[in-house]
Amino acid sequence: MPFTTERTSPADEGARGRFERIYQTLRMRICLLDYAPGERLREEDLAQEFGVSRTPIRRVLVKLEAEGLLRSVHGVGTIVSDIEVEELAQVYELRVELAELVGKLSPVAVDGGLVARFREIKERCDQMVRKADPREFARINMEFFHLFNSLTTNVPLREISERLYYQTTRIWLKTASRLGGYEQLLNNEFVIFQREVADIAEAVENGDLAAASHVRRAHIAMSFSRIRRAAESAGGTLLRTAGAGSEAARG
Amino acid sequence: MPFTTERTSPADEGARGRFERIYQTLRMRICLLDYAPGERLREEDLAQEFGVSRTPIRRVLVKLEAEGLLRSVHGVGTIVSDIEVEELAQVYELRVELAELVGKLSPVAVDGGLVARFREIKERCDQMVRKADPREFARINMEFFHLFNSLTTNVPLREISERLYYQTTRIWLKTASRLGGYEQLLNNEFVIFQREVADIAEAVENGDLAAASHVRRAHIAMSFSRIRRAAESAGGTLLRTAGAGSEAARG
DNA sequence: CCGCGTGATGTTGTGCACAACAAGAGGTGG
DNA sequence: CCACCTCTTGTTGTGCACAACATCACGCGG
Repeated sequence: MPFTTERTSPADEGARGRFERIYQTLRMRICLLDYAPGERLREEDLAQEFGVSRTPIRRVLVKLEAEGLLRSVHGVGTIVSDIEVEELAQVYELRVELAELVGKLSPVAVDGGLVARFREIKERCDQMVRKADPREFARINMEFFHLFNSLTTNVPLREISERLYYQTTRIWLKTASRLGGYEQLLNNEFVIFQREVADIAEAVENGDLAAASHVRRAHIAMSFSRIRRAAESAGGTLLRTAGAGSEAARG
Repeated sequence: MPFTTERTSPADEGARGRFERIYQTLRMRICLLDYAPGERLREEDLAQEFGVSRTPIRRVLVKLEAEGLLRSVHGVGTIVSDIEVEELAQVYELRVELAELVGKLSPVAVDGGLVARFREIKERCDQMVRKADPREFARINMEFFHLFNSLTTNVPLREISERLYYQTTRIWLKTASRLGGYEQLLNNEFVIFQREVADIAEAVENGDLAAASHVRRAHIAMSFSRIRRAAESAGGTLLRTAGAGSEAARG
């Protein structure tokens, strides 16, 4: 995790550090479906959990809202954003292009450390496939994304790719998990991701970042194709409704 | 009437409308150099001007900070972001690619209304050249950007292009205005922009959005080339220091 | 004359109480 | 029995006082 590099001890963190910590934590929770799309967050609860008042919490929520992950409505609550399949298609359409740009715009010089990091994540990916834990899968997927993103030195491109990643990955995870009852689709995603990591790692070892970005581009496009197909086969309501299933199961 | 779809009438605007109004106002001021890069803003002054307390102002500032236009430092102030020429190069590098994507990703269907809007802005552009008012130039440039951006229906692409535009256009304007003492560079930008609008308007009339985006791409790239050249000829300090220009021109 | 600690001053960050607002429960008249 | 109105409840938005922090001027000692 490139984010949790807490050089400052938990005790003497200033206002800036506290803000960053809460922000990263909430974003991770949204991305890992700890907060499901459509779920309502209460500022008071968050304030109590992090040991602060509502004021700094609101700061974080405003930023997350600016990134499209939340939506605050006066008198109602703060709601985790859901996303329609048409809108998701647009985001993926753009992500595909940005992935290719990572290999074209200001690519980094490949050194031993970079290759080692790709090999290391490939190893962990191979081990992870046996466990088949969705949460761990999501975490490695995120880590791999950041590693791939570091192949360009173009800061705006990195920031925008990251923002779009966080907008979409939770929807992808939700779709895969929802159909995980068969455990076939999710396992399928595991294997495909394993291949993607292996291919890109090899391309990076060869110093061919353009090839790496093309592989990445293709996988992102195919990933959304699978999502769309799964959504359509589920009757199209998959990506819209959030938690009506468990409510109906109450008895 | 549970609906709150009020047209944001000036009198009874709700909390949401007030937030949006202040946000747009401040962003426009930053973009039009009413607040110069490096300038320090005081929350108390803004609160007094808009007739509210510091709290809603801070909401707006947090959002503007998330977009990279501001930077708040505890105990110091909120400072309008400046940008180094290397960083500016990265943003332009990305803007160039995104401009081309506007013509490729989900292009809109060209109808009479769209053509009319391009013609109308071309007319106003031709009239504006005679006056040579930098502020009016910046405003039409912004308007034309939004019009060009509306050529795609891809919402994330529009949002990101807009964000990058607001990050860079003020620096471009600053560079052109700073060298406006000769009044040649600024006038040059006027004429070039006029040609760009004419070319793109014609491409749109022909329904060839790909051509329009290629023209746009070329002009964005050339625009940055001119900025870089101007910055280098000014000794490289142009884009970094705020008020040293007049001192350097002395003697 | 210079380096340095120390307090004054101004700014953003935080906590808390209250206002504005939306949604649902419950009563009431038809 | 139903439609509608009102009140209650819970949430986000706002205002204000104070704390945390950075900067700079001033004075002191060397």
